[in-house]
Amino acid sequence: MKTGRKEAKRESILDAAVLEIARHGYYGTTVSTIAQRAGVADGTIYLYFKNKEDLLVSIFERAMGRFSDQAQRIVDEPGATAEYKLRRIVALHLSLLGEDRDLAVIFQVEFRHTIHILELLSRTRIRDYLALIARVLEQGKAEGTFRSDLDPLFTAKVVFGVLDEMATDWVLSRKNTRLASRAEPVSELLLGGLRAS
Amino acid sequence: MKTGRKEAKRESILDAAVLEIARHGYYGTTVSTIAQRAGVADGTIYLYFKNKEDLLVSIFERAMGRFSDQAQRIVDEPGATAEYKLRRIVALHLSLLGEDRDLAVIFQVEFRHTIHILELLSRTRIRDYLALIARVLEQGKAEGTFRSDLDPLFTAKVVFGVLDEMATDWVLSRKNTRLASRAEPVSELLLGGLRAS
DNA sequence: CGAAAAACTGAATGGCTATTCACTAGCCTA
DNA sequence: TAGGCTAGTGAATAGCCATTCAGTTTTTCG
Repeated sequence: MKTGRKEAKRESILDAAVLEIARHGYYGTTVSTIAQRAGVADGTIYLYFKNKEDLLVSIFERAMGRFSDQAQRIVDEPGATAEYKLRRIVALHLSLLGEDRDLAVIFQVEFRHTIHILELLSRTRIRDYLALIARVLEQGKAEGTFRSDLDPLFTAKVVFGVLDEMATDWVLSRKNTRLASRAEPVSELLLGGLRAS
Repeated sequence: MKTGRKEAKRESILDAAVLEIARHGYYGTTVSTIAQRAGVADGTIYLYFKNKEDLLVSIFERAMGRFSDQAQRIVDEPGATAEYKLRRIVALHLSLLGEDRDLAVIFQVEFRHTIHILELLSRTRIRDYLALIARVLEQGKAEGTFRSDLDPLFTAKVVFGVLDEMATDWVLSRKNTRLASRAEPVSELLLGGLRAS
C-alpha cells in the first residue's frame, strides 16, 4: 500500500464522523452509518480507532491540533502588542469555527456530552489554550496597557467564555450570519474591560 | 390520596433523577436506577413522566422556574440602578448554581447533550433570560451609565457567556471553592467594559 | 508469477435498557 | 363491607447497536 493511503482513509473516516455526528448527535449516530458514509465496512472503523468514543476524541485532537498551531504562532509573534494579539486570537477562534459549521456543532454541543469526556478533554488541550490567552494578558499587564489588577488565568476564562458563548449562539441560531463578523465587537467589549484606565 | 402526596412523589422522582444523572450522565443512567433511588417501581416513572427525555426537560423546567422568579424580581425592583441590578443577577446566577453541584452539573453538561434538547430549551427559557439581561442593559443606556453604543441583546449574550463559563469551569474543577465568590470580580470586569467613558 | 502478509469485509453475537401491560394493593364511597 | 376506582408494580418484550472474527480480497516482494 502506498504511503499516505492509510492516513487518507483515517482522515476520510474522521470526516464522515464529523458530518454524521454533527447532524444526528453522538448517541444518535451509529458506527454503521459512519462506515457507510466513509465507504468502508463497519469492521474497518475498528482497524483505525479503538472504539466509538475514540472517534470523538480523535476528532477533537485533529481539530485542536490545527487550531493550536495557529494560536501559538500568534502568541509568539515578536514585536506585536498584547492588544493586537488578543484581537487576532478572537478572530482566529471565531473564524475557524465559523468556517465549518459541522465542526462547530461538535465543539459546542457534542463534546459536552458527558462530564467524563469533557473532563478528559478539558484537562489537557483547553487548559493549554487558556494558558496561551493568559500569557497574552500578562504581556498586556507588563506593557501597562491592561489593568494591573487583573488575574490572568481568571480573565482568560472570561475571554474564553465569551468566545464560547458566541459560538454556541451562532450554532443554535438558524440565521445566516457569519460568526467571524462578531470578532470586532467582541474584541472591543473585552478590551474595554481590560484596558488600564 | 391526600392532596400534595402526588406532587411530592413527582418531586422525589425528579430529585432522584438529578442525583443520578449528575453522577453518571444522561445516557449512563437507566430509568431503573432512578426508580430505585426514588423508591418506586420502574413503571411508576411513566405515570408521572412521558418518557426518559421528559424527565430531563422537567428537571430544567423546575429549576428554571425557581430561577426566573428571582431574576424577574430583581429586574422589576423600582428605583434600583442598572449597575446594581446587573450585580444582583450575576450574584444570583452564580449562587444558585453554586449551591447545588448536582444541579449545576446537569445545567452545564447534561443539558447540552444533543443539539435537539439544547434547541428545545434554548428557544424558550434561555431566550427569556437573555431578554431580561438585555432590559437591564437598556436601562443602563437610558441612565447614561452604560456605553451608548452597546447592542443590548448582543451584550446580554456576552454576559451570559461569562457566567456560563464560570459555572462550567467550577463544575469541572475539583477544588473546593465557592462559585459565588467569583461574582464580585466577574461583575467588576463586565462593568468595566460596559461603563460609559 | 506466487505465496505470505496486510487490509478489509459484513453477518453474527451479546449485552443492554426504555417502555409496556397484566396484575395487585390501597383507598373511597354508598 | 362490597364494589369500583386510582395508584403502583416489576417481569417480559422488543429493538437497538457496538464490537468481533472467520473468511475474502488486495498488496507486497522475492
